Amino acid sequence: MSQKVFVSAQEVADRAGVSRSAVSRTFTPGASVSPETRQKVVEAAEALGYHVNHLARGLMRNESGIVCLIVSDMATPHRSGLIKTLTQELQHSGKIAMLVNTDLLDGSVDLALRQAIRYRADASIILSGMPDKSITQLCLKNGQRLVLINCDDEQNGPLRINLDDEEAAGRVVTAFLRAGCRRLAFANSEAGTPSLMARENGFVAAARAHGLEVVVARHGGTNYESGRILAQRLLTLAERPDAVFCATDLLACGFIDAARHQFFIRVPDQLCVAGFDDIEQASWASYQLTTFAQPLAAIAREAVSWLESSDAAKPEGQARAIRLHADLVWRGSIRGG
Amino acid sequence: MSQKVFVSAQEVADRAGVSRSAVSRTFTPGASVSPETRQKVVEAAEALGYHVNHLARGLMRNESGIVCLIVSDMATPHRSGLIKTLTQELQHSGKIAMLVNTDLLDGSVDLALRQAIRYRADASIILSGMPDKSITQLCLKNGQRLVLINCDDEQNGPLRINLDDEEAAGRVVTAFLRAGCRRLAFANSEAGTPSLMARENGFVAAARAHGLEVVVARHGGTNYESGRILAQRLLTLAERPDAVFCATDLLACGFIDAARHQFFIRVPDQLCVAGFDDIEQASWASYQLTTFAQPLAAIAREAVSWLESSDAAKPEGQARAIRLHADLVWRGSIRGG
DNA sequence: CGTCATTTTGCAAGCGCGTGCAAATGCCGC
DNA sequence: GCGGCATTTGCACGCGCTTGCAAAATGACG
Repeated sequence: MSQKVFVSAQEVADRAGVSRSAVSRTFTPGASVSPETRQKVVEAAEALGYHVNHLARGLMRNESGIVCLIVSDMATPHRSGLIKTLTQELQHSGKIAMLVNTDLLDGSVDLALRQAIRYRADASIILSGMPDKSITQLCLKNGQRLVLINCDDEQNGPLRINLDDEEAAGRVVTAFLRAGCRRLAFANSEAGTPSLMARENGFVAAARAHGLEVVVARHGGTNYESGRILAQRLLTLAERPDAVFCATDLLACGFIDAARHQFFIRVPDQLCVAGFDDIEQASWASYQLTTFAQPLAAIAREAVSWLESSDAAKPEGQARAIRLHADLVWRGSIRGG
Repeated sequence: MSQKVFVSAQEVADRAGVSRSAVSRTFTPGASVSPETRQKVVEAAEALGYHVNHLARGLMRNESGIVCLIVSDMATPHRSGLIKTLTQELQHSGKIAMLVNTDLLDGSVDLALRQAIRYRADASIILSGMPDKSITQLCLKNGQRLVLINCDDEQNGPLRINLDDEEAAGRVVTAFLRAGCRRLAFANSEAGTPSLMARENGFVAAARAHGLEVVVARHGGTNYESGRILAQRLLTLAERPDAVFCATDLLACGFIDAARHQFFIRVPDQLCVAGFDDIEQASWASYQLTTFAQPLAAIAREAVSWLESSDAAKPEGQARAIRLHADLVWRGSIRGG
């Protein structure tokens, strides 16, 4: 490493003929600096190519401006969309996103949170997986904010953002019944995360309220391939379902493709399908999937604004749980509508 | 902010009955510490919940361990796949990824690079957009490594990773000819990035070498919707193409969907299609797209290993340009094969 | 037991920055 | 011109860490 790469505030001060504090104050919003001093400093900084060292600033302020995004399956359409929206929102409020991938091994969420602590991230946002309770406690004890998106847990402290999954599931039942469907099925992954289970349970309960039993099938991860396999399982049943609610759009795409290309079943004529997430592919001509839109923008806004607010005061115990509404996007995979 | 949240090395030292240096050395690989001292320190650190402050460490070492990923359209299948692979590879070598989104406004790549400098990132990896030359110079002057992926530029200093786009385009021509196609078309976005243009130019040149002219159409961004529009333009031509090479899988998906659902053209019977990237959707039953696989793993490995190597010695002028091979993945969108 | 080479340890300086405090400056009315 | 006040400036300390250097501890050997 070369040693004299970065320009320090001292050098700027020397060039501008002021003290180093003046330089520091110039780049600190709300600090007391006369206009002429500021001008001199800004000019010198520009000339020298000076950039405030956020590492050092973070050290002093005890506030790094870093927010850690902890996520698995980040190449998935829904996840990447959420990441995108979050980073935008974070940048918008002057923070920066650190990305930690937890696909590698299990228990790596914990490892990731440790990493976040090392870099003194102001907060961690967990998009997936359920962190161990002990670890979240460690985070909170270290002054980190914690946001859990779609991975509800009863623990206290972090902000939890979830959707009204059960209610959405109820609307699907209504839509299916209106389309004249009677043999309902639910296609789920084996992941068993709270939001997926909420959709399943909500669907089963709502159907039962109308006197219908639901065939539930679960398989593998939340991806396209699982959707295909679930279709093979459900569409070969003696009593073939005429409507299926897939826990996820990705599952739905796989399901539809298998139904169409393997069993030559027409959607929605012979089979109604609903999904969840409203990923981009749901709108593609080959799928035209009726699904629920994840309110990405709202999620990001809630998360970031909570971080901003709790920056000022830190009401330790005042944990919040936010429940957002998922809009139903009508396309062509359910008759009627 | 509460003031006493983090455990410092001093506290660990006190508890372990050693000096602060001993603590520091314990967590510095390769430092001289006796086994028993190390043990005492580790125990005390564990008990107190101590984590090395990477901000402070970065300040001293002049090396933060942060690598900045600068990317637009990050929710796109190909981009998100690359991000995923890169973060994994970075974590694997003890570094951490910082994510900067450049979708917001133009010239925001420059803004992003400034952000990277502020956090004293050891390096920046640019996945999209062409940074201004002055800004890349600023980065290099500030001791940052720079990696440009698929956005070749003649500038010196950074590592440039690209694919053999022209050669790949040549193979498409061969495949199309073997399938008996004669009226070739190329569907491109208006983005005009070097890699897209290389595919276009390579395709046109290779066709010409076989005595064929190519109809080239360009529209909008590199996405599904543009693919549909390009299909509407190319498939209504008097001399309708019987083979089209789409610069990107996303374009190809849109193209195929329009061809199939709007013009009732069968792929590959009446129209051969090739794409580029091998995004997950290319393998879906509705597309079965023959395409070129981006060697994501190789790209990530090259980038990260270069960062590691140039960590040690910094041969300023020794810029490297790497050209990787894109494997052709045969599926069903070209006859024969 | 003394001498010297080797390892381990502590001291202290310094990385680049923010900020409390006191000194300096400017301004106003008398 | 001068006291009183508000604003600006500089000094110096500390944030948590690494590391060169010298002192202390350890071990080997005659």
